[in-house]
Amino acid sequence: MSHRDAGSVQLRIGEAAELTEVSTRTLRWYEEIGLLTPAGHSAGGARRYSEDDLRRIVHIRELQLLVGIDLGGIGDILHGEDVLDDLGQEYRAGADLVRQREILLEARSVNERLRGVVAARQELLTTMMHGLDEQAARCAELLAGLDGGAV
Amino acid sequence: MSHRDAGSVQLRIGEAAELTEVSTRTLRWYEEIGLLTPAGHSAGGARRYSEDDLRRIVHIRELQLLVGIDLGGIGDILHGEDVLDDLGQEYRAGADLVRQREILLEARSVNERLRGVVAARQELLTTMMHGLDEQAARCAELLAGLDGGAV
DNA sequence: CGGAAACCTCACGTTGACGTAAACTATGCC
DNA sequence: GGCATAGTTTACGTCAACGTGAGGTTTCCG
Repeated sequence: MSHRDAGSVQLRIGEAAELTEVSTRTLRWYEEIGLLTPAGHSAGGARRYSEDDLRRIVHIRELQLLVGIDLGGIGDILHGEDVLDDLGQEYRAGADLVRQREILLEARSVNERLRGVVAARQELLTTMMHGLDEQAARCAELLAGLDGGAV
Repeated sequence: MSHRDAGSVQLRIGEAAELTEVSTRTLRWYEEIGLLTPAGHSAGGARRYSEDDLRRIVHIRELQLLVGIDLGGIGDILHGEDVLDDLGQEYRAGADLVRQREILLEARSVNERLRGVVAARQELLTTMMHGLDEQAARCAELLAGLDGGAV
């Protein structure tokens, strides 16, 4: 009983929502489309979120808002990551090796696709930043001309 | 007659759409919300797009898909850039200096805001890429274990 | 100088990602 | 054990950013 935060923090949906700065509706929506299943439930059926869940929520938001992937694509990515994590766990348990290899290859291809997307984003952001630098320079130049040159 | 591509290419909306890989509906939509007014019109009223227009379309798409700004925010940014370009043109014509300064300051603030957004995106993409690197490393390690260690 | 292909303007439909209201139930503290 | 607070499902509403006809005009090529 050490590989998963089994008996650790069990947050209610409102707490999880506040900590991750999303709405409760959004958390239920993520669950509805299969992105995030809360770690557990109370006796009465209320959702209970773990710290892992919180990290996953933040991760989802990053992919969505920063990388600009839609929730469907995020589902694919998370699935690849889940597979990788599970393999890490099952590794010592020596499951079907052929299957393990198969899954690892798929996870690697998902990883490579995502790296490609992120790399492209980085590149374009860099060129865009250069453009902004030039614009700022022109702006400063014109301002200096107004202040100094024509008093 | 040298500062603007006045008599240059005059593309029809379908051509502009194909070259920039957006739909004609999207181009009309950008016009409707004030993001992009085509350089001219035919006698019968059909839109004619210039090369500058094409560049602007690509720019809009970059801001939208890569930086993740909504079309309203893109309007603000483009306005700032337009103002800066216009000032560059009118600079020698010596317009109202006070007004020029006012406009320049606003353009600079828009520029700074955008730089902040882009910088934040860059930073988070970098950390995300690090995570992907680690994941890829783990993946490669496990694969090596499968291939080499257990034959 | 036809006529097909591309364009025009409405105007309603769609999709993703939630917001919001209703009607009911569970939780947790005094 | 009551009761305010927070949770539950169900279902309709919303907003941006277009998609998709309908019905009519323009362009352009043979």
